[in-house]
Amino acid sequence: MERIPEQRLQKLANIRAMGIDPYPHRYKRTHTAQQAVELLAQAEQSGKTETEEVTVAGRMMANRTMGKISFLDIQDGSGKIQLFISKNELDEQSMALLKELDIGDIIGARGVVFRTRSKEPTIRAKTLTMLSKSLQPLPEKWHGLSDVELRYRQRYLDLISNENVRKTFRLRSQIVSAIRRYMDGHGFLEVETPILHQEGGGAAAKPFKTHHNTLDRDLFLRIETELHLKRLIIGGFDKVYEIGRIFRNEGISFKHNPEFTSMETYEAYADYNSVMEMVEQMVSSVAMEILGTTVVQHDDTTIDLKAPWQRLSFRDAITQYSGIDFVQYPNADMLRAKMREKGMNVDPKSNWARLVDDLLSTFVEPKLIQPTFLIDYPISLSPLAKKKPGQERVVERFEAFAGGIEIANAFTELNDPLDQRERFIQQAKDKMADGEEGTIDEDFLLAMEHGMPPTGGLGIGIDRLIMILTNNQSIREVILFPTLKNKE
RNA sequence: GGGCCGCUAGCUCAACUGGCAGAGCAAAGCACUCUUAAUGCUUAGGUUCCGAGUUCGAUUCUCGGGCGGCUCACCA
Repeated sequence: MERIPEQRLQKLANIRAMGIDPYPHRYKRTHTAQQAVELLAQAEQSGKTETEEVTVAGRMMANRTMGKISFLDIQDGSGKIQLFISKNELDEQSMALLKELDIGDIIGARGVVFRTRSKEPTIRAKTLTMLSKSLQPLPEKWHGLSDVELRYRQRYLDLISNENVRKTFRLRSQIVSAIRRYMDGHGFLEVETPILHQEGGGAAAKPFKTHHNTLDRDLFLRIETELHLKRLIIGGFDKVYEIGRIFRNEGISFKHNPEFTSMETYEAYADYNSVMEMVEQMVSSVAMEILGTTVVQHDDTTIDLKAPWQRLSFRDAITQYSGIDFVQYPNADMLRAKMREKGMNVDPKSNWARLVDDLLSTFVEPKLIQPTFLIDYPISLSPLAKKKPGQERVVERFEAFAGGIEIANAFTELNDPLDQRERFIQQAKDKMADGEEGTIDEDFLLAMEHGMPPTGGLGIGIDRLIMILTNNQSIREVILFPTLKNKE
């Protein structure tokens, strides 16, 4: 209670003393702020200067009082509208209430919509209604809230005071809806698979561990949706997708949050070429639908998401940007020596695959600003992808990059159960060499042994895609409540 | 975990080389009938993150701790 300013409590008591409930149960508004503005525009078209009476509601954001009149700004989900209050026109109770109002209070107002001398659409209020008394002051009105920690911890304040933040999250929602529409419109079935997994899962990331009390069994939060979606492909759903939360027990950075949203799609009888076309089509059509353009701002440059995107082989990209053709250095020691020669600080424990990945993330990824598909990856980086015909060490896989970050990963799915078993065994060895648990998902192998059609699969980092589409440089700017460090 | 930076009024920020801790917004009061970052006058608001040290004197310097941001490492 001590943190609540005395003056606000006093006003609350004053309002109650007037016989007014400061927290009424409901309020019938007839118009949002935006609708009220539109209503005025319609009235003006038919030669009127004001509308019939409307009722609006929102948070009071400003109070400009000059003698016998006041202008209040209220903000609702649609935007802002100004209230005009003349002491001659306001009823007695509203008049008394006005004295007890603070910026931040939620209020309702009834009156006609007209235009002030400065042409501002305005409600000429006859009555004011207290809808919720605010007991805490809002952030500074001009600079808003800029302390990054407070913005994330008290996101509601960020949303109240920063219009561009509201815009980002509104766009995020619209983009995800548009993606769903796109997938649904292309014959994909949206499904939900378990978040609680019995195994660590089919990706290399470390999982969060939890425990089921009744079963007395450890469970893991999923690090991918892949293995369950493939079971559905085996089960005969030819085109499936899932948009959902993934959890990875790893570091936090501008492009990593421990929980993030992925979309994975699987299409039977497709390969990575057709998946590539789907990705570029989907992203450019979603951008066009929601943003009205395929050209988005990125730092001080622009990115054009229009299909088709550039395709570049993984090997050529690394050779071109790093000057090292990893095929010439087929084992970890040779490659490490070459990388040291280039002045790179290389972890002596890294295996060959990790070294190659290091080359990718150091030299190539930051350069891929325009949307680009890197295609045909080394097999040792890709335990679930199918080999390219006639090649032992290359798989049919691509990753999509834009704005210097990876946004998608896809391959022609491995569907040979014996090959898959070999890859799992190798992967488990690698994990154990890193001191992690290496388990083999026998249940999944059993499913694949029943026959899985040739399939093209895809994973998209939805948060990262939103970053690109909304010109945000940090994943925390596109996640409403990002993971933060502990607070005492 | 390493490096860099930061922590001052509810919010946004000042305070020179160590010398009485300040402004704007928000709040309270007064004035004002067309403002929109309203305006003018007045008032209140502080454990300068915490603890030690140096000093006549510490927001400032030193050490330790806390919290946070960025970044590197980690991370398909």
